[in-house]
Amino acid sequence: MTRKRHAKPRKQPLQARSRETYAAILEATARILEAEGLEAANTNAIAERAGVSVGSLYQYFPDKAAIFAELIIAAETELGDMMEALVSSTSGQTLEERLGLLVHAGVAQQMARPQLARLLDYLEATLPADPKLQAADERILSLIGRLLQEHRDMIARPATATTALDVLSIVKGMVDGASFAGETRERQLEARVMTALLGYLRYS
Amino acid sequence: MTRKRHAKPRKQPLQARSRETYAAILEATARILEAEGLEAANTNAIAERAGVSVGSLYQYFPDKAAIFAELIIAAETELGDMMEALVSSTSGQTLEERLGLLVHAGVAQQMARPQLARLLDYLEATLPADPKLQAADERILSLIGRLLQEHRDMIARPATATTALDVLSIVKGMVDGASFAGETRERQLEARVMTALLGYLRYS
DNA sequence: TCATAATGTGAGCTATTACTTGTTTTTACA
DNA sequence: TGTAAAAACAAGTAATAGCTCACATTATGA
Repeated sequence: MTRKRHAKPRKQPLQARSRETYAAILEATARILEAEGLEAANTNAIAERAGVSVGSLYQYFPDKAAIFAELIIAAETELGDMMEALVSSTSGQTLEERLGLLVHAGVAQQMARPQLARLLDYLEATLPADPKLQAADERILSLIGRLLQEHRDMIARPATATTALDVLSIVKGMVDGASFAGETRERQLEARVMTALLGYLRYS
Repeated sequence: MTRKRHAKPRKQPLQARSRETYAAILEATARILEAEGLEAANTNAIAERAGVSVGSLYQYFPDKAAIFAELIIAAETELGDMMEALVSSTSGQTLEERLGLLVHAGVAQQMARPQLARLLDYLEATLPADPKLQAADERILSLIGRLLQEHRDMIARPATATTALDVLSIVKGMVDGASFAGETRERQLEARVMTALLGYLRYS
């Protein structure tokens, strides 16, 4: 709760041992967040769950917010990597096929740990601005933008950043809503998301 | 942070003076939430901003979560009232016209205080289950469901609870995304939301 | 083998939190 | 005007938070 702006860069994990500690802290945080919520995710609890001491935690993260930020960056990097691979390897296919693959990847990731996904989304909006975080975010938007651009003759919307953001927002919104309501049938949800996206993009 | 489950019903505000205190506490909480975020919204700060003492705060709310819950209920009741009036008074009009009115009301409410709207959405998902809160929620969904039902021959989707939830999720998602990105042109946003909704509902 | 660097520890400090309680002030109304 | 109920007050309490620091342990490599 203390509002310090120290942002000291901490140690980088060099040896295998410390890399494990680092990863354990991130995973412990994710587990607490998804199982017990934001309030339960305090640094003492995180350290305990990770099986390390608080001191170790603060050797790799300048403050609690940095742990959250790193979690978001990791999730977005993972999604971004998958999306980039998909977009790059399917340039001959139709918009519908390619969008289907992206939606499949996105829905799967968000539904794998829905509580966590919702919380990270919320945290992203409240965390102090972090250039790395913003970059990971923009990468995803620009991949969607690239797809729209490549199929711009098939859609009734301009292939702009706004349209890309709308696409992402629709996916996130629908998955959030569905998981909150207890929906678990991923394929059906994917199909509905596809309907919404294609309906938005194709018809004016 | 203390996890008590007392849920004592507190005093009801009877006199004009206490009704003002009650309202001041709610408004102070909303202002702090939207300007400084969830962490800053502690009971001492809320009381101070409201110009009352902490003791007074706890005369009307059993705990901090109850203040948040009341804020959500108030917002959803307001939206529900507007929606109900619109749905009831436009039974002769087209789906497009009626949906446009609902979207206008919903977008306006969420864009009036976007930070607050996002936070309340998040809080709703984490607060202890409250029947009143759930009722307010279901009322909005059932109004959307009623509209879908009345125009079921105009849409390609089943007029089910799932479809109603999808509609609500698309609106919330798009407005959240847009306001997070700094979008302020409400009419344009509304138009895009309408495109997405009609695209989703009309085309399979 | 030993010195140095890397990593890990956890008691404990300080600040802050949610909430209580004993008391005082204000209001309603007989 | 007097009095009982309603409302408001705010000092205080116990718990807990984030984070530091002096020290211990483990690894590296010459």
